Amino acid sequence: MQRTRFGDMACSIARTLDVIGEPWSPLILRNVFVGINRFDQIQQSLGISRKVLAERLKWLAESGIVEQRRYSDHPPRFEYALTGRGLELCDLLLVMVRWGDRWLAGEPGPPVLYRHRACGQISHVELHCSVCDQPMHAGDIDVLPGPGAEAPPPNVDVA
Amino acid sequence: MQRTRFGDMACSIARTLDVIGEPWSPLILRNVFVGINRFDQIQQSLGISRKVLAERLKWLAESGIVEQRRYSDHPPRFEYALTGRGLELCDLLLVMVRWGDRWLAGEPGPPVLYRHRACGQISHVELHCSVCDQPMHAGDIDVLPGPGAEAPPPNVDVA
DNA sequence: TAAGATAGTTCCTTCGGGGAACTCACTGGC
DNA sequence: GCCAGTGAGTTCCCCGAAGGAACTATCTTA
Repeated sequence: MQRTRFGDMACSIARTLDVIGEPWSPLILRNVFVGINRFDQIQQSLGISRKVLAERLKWLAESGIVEQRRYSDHPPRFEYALTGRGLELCDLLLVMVRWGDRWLAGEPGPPVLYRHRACGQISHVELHCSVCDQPMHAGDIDVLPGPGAEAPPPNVDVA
Repeated sequence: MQRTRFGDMACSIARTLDVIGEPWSPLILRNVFVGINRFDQIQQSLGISRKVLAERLKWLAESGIVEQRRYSDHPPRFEYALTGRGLELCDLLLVMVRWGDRWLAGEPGPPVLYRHRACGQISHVELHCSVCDQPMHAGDIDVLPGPGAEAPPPNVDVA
């Protein structure tokens, strides 16, 4: 966890970073997404310190990204599952994958492929405008102040 | 900078995190994107430590995300500009904004609005499939091993 | 000549990550 | 009954990275 908290800034990037900006968090999210969702599985898969993993899972649970589910009672055993907003956050991972595939995969090509269930094809994500449906990229936009500009940090309900 | 480097993992998420996963990096990118692109401007705007800012800018330049441009010769003065891949990386910021606006903006609403130049409307990004053009989200995909799976880390040319 | 702007660098302190060992609760095998 | 094994963490120590303030260097303007 970085020393300076970002959650109080009037910036949705900073607030999002406050939730998953710490080292390891996006990789933990990725693992839960693909079904590696128990403590020891995640730990071994990533090679992360158990201490840091415990901290991150706690924070992701408090932030409403994952939830702990008990799959055995008598030896109490847990697994982690994505919430709705957690699954939406995985969209962010798809965009990271796209950029990494394009610029960092090099000669061997992408390590992982994604098949879109709707069409059955191997593909990747593209960004479109929610209004006109045309492609929309960072270079195609103007930035304007919104209603929440300079507002005090909202009290977000996690549930 | 986190202690464990992610760049060697066979995972485009980890590799992307290696470039902009450190605390502050996405916010620095955001500032350069909106035109806050000189050292002192960025430092004051973010309240970041000058030491950390210098380290991050150096790393982002080495990674080919930004480039240092001299805008005055006699007192040597520099500003930072996005490269092509840097601008593409800003697409990631748009998705972070979308998620943060949706889940963390609360009552005051989004702090910043984005106008799509092509249609002139305030909008946000949506993810579509590059093949069939239909919406594509994390819940709509299957994950398959790709050609670069388990490959040694590629030697990426930064230029 | 002094003040101001720009772009860093250096130094010190403190906090967070890494890693290994330890705990605790239960289970299944002999 | 006893012992090893599993799952899910917790505790401990060390070291490196973040914060923050002060310092440097160069040139311009008053």
